[in-house]
Amino acid sequence: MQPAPSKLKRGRPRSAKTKAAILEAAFDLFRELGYSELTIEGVAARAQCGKATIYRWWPSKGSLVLEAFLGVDGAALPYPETGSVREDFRRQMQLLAQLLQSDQGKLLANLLGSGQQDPDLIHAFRAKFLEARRAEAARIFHRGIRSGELRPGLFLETAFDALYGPLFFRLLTDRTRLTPDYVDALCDGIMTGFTQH
Amino acid sequence: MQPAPSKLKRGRPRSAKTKAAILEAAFDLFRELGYSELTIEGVAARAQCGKATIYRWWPSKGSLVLEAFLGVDGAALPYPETGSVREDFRRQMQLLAQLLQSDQGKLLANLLGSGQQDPDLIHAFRAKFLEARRAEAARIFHRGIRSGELRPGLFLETAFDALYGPLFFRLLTDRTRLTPDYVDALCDGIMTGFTQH
Amino acid sequence: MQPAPSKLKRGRPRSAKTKAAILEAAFDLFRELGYSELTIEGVAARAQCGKATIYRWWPSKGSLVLEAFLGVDGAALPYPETGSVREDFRRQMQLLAQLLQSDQGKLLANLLGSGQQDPDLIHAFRAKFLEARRAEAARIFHRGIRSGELRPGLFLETAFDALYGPLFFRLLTDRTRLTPDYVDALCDGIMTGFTQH
Amino acid sequence: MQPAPSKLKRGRPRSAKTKAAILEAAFDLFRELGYSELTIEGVAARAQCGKATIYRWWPSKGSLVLEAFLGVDGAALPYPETGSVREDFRRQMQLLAQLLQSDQGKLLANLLGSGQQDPDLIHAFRAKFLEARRAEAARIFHRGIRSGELRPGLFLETAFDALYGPLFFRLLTDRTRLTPDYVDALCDGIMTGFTQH
DNA sequence: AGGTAACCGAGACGGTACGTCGTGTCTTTAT
DNA sequence: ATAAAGACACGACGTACCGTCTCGGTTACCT
Repeated sequence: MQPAPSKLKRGRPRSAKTKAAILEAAFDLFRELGYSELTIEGVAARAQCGKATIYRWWPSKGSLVLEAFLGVDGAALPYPETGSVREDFRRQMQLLAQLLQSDQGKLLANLLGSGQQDPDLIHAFRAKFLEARRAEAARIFHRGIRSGELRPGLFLETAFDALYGPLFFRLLTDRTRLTPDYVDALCDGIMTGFTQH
Repeated sequence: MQPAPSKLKRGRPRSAKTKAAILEAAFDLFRELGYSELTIEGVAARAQCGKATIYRWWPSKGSLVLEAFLGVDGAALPYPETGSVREDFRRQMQLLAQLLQSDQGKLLANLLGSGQQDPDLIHAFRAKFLEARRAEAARIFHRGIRSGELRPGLFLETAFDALYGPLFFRLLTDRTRLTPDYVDALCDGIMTGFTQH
Repeated sequence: MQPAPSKLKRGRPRSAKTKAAILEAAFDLFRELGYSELTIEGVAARAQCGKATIYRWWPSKGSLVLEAFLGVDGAALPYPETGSVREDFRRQMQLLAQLLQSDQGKLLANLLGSGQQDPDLIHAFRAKFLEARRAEAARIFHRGIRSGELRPGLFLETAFDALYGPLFFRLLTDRTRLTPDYVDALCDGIMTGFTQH
Repeated sequence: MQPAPSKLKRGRPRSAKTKAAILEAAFDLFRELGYSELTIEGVAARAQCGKATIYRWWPSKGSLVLEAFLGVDGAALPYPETGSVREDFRRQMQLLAQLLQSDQGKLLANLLGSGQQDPDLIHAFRAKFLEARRAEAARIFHRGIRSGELRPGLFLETAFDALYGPLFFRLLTDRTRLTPDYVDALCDGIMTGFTQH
């Protein structure tokens, strides 16, 4: 009772070496030129492969660049555990702000911006990058609610956006002013609220 | 006592009709095609003008589209005054969310995204669009602080970002889910804060 | 009493079915598209075979198409025998003109034209097609000389060209005007000569 | 009562320098590589112009190459006048045979061959090259008929083909054997006719 | 009134990249 | 060994825009 092989593999198999060369070339060119200046032609030239090979495996420039980017930088930022959830978030936001101010931040901004013209790209960005961050944050939120440090009525979704939204907003509008002081003030403000009580 | 003309104007003056035709064509094509699919060639064809005329007056595609966009949509959203600053913000955020979900929101997202490749564009966006919003909000914040409704130690800058950031973040990553409920939850969360007190 | 194999044949023998499928596909595509639009890729697809199989057995596109063409159309035009050599040639030229005006004529023109870029092809065309015609004609010429109908000093080579040359010239430059009247006038003119005597 | 200018010339006029550079590059590459190996890409590169400039002015590779070829080699072969029309033709055919055996003959064969795939090309070849030859020959034929040297019932069209056809036939099938002896024998045979009289 | 300077439309120009197609070769599994 | 399948590097295709550059022609100011 063996299951029939789900797919008959015929023909020459895909070259792993070529795939790697393409992704590396795409990543390098993205870093050097930015998304809009990167061309398939250029990637093919640097990877020493034919253009058709790229078009065969990636439907769009966006999907190629995203895969190249996440393949290298998909690693999560590790949430620290200090005992205080408030402090955990503060530290996490500082780490994130640091990332966003680095060259990788510029790439992220580029990617997110380019996604506005490319539904595939923004969808992939959400699925592969943001969902991972959201899941990490959700664990901490739950811990904070269980420990009584956070309000029980808190909506995870809005809370996540309240933390990440301002950072990405700055990333896109004023990248240079994502300072540690700003991040501290932001966390404080959001945790405490704006109103008197 | 007329002021002397600051600059000697010789030659044929710029054609106001042509300028208007170009801006209108740019706006229409931006709406129809999005930023990246819009071409100078296309604008010139629709405006029935030469390409050189466009290049003479606008240094880049971004500056042209931004001028076309703000010339039509630069109008501010009027902050309501209900007595309660908290309520004022809630209503204002709802108005903004409504705007961002409309076609104009898509254009704004497009513009903000394109700015990631074009420093001129993002700078102009900040100066001409965001600063106006920031100034509007600042007035309300000050009113709330004076009235005692808001905490006196609040940083205007971070407070503004805490409100606008999540909305723009959503705009760029998940435009369809900018619902009124979401906005209410967001305002509540930010005004009250996340921690127990 | 099997004859001993003249050569040790190891491995899978060449598939006759595949060979036939390739030649048929080549002939059909040649007829449908002409020589230059015919591609090895297309032949392989229609014959349901791998491209390498074609490259293995035919050195060039020309050799493949010629084999496909002559395999189907190699049959000779039968010279009639009316008693008058002059009449024999007239009828023969009419038959040839009829052939050249048909679809096969187009293929011949195509083949002859393509040969200008492909020495192998033109050589094969001469050897497999023209030589057969030349031999047929030579028999009639000899008969005409023996019977006294033709001049004895006649050069076979030039005589053949004088008859076939104009027809092929027309084929290549003005295929539609290869009418029976033209052929009659041509034969008359050549047989009689242009000068007064 | 001046006639209105037939066409209003607007926009930048066509660059004569570029046109010349393209035709020269095309001619050189045609000579170096032959018709089928010549590419528009290559012509553009050698002429230091954009591909679009070529496509703007020539509808096909064939029309470009023909113009390049005839622009250089369109010059007629001067029919000599010896008093004897028969001798005139003999000399003319010798000149033509000489031309066809040269490099230019190869180009002509190439052009005529390529025309079998390209109706535009063959049409242009007929109109620009053959018609000129036909007109030249017609003058001599008429002279010969008037002088009584040629038969009065002679059809110009078939007579022309009877002379040129064999030469072009040889050109395409056996270029190397277009010897002076062959040409003499051909002229003799055609002038005298094949039959006894 | 005439000169002159900047404007304007049209559109040709040298380029770059697009996405597709076909080349001839190579690598796999299957016969 | 031969075959089908199909991936591969390569190169040309014909198109679309880029930003620049002539052209002929049009205002409006300044002698």
